[in-house]
Amino acid sequence: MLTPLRKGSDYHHGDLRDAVIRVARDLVASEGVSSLGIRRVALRVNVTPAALYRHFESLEQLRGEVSGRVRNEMAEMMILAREKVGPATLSKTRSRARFAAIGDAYVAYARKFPRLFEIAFLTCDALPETGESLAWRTLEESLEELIKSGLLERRKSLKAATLAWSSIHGLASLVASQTISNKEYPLFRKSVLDGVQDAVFAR
Amino acid sequence: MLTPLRKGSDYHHGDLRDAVIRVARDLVASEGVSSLGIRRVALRVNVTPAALYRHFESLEQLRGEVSGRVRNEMAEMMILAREKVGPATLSKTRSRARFAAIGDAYVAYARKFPRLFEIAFLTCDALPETGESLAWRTLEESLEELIKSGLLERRKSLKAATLAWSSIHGLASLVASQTISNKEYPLFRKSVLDGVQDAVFAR
DNA sequence: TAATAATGTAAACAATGTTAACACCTCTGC
DNA sequence: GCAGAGGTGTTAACATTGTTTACATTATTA
Repeated sequence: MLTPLRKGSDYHHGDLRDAVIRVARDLVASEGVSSLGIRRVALRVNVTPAALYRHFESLEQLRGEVSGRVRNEMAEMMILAREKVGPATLSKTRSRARFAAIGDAYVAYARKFPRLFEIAFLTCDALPETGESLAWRTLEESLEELIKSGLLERRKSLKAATLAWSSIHGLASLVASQTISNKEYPLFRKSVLDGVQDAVFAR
Repeated sequence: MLTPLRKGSDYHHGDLRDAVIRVARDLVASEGVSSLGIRRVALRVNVTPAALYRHFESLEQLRGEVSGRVRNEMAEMMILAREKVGPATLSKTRSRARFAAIGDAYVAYARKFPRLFEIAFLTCDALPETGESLAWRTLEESLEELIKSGLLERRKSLKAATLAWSSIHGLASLVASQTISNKEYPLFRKSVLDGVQDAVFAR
C-alpha cells in the first residue's frame, strides 16, 4: 500500500478522481470489464457511490477514462521495452532490435493483461479526447530510426507503419480474446513477426 | 415481420431460444453490447424475463450464444463473397481473387456491423463449445486452392494462414473500434492487403 | 386418458446506476 | 480573522436490472 486512500479522518479525499481510475483499472484487470461498476469501485476506494459523480458523468465515462489510461500504460511498456535493448544509435541491428521490441511489448501486454487490452479497444461512446496516441508516435519514432540507419526507405514508411500495427494488433487481439490458444501462439507470433519484417525491410 | 413471434394466443412460444438469440443479435447490432439485457430482450420477444432462464443459464451465456452466432454469420458472408467472384477453378487469377474476397468480406463485416464484430471477439467466460471455426476452415480452403493452382507452396501454407488472419483481423478490429477512422481506412486497407499478398505469394 | 415433463407467468429479492437534498471542508475578498 | 461561496463528500431515495421460487399451463407419452 503506497499511499493510504484516506488520510486519517479527512472528510475530503485529496485525490479521488485518480484513485478511482486506478482502482477501476485494477478491478477490470482482475475481474473483467463487465465487473466494473460505480458502487464496487466506490466501495474499494472507501467512498460513497454518489461521490464518484463529482468526477465522472457516468459509468460509461469512467470506462472511457480507464480505457485511455490503459492505452497509455501500453505505450509506456513499449517505450520501456525499447529502451531496454539499448539507446538509439545508427546501428542497423540496434534499430532493428528496438523496432522488434515495441511490437513484442504490444502483444506481451495483451497476453499478460487480456482484460485490460480488451477495454483499451472497446467501442466507447465517451472516450477522453485523445489526439494522436502515444503508441502510434512510438511506432513512428522507431520507423524513423530504421530510415536513418538505412533499413527503410522513407516513401515506404507509412505503409510499413500501418501494416505493422494492423498485424501486431491482430495478433494481440486474437490472443487476448483467446481465439488462439497459448499452444498456437508461438506459430502465430513467428508468422506475424516474419511477415512484418519482410514487408518493412527492403530486400 | 417474417413470422409472428407468438402464434395467436399460444401459451407456449414455439421456438423461443432461437427468437431470443435473433432479437439479442439485433439489439447488439443497433445499440451495442452493453445494451444487451435479459429484460430488454424478453420485452421485445413479448415474453416474461424468467422465461429466458428455461433456455439460457444467465445473461453471460446468452452473450456467448450471440457471439457464436455472429462468428458464423461472418463466415457465411465470407463464403458468399467468395462464391460471388465465381466457382473454384485452377486458374491463378480466379483463386487469387477468391482468396482476396474472403479477406475483404471479413473487414467489410467489421465495418458494417462494428458492434457485432465487437461481441464476436469478446473474452467470454461462457462460450458455446465450438470446434474449429467456420471462418478458419474457409481460409484453409482458399489456401488449398492457391496451392493447387500453383501460387503457394504447401510448406508455406500454415504460415500464410496465420499471418493473413492476424493482419486482416487486426485491420478489422482497429476499424470496428474506431481506432482508425474512415478517412485513414483506405491506406490501411491497401497496406495490409499488399502485405498479405507479398507474404503469401512466392516471388 | 392420466401422469409427467416442458415451458410459460407472477411476484419477490438483492444489487445496480443515478439523482436530489443536505453537510462539511477549503479557499477567497474584505 | 471571518463571511460566504464553491468544491467535495454523505444520506436517502428511485427506477431498473439479473435472478430465483412458486405456481400455471401446455405438450408428450405410457
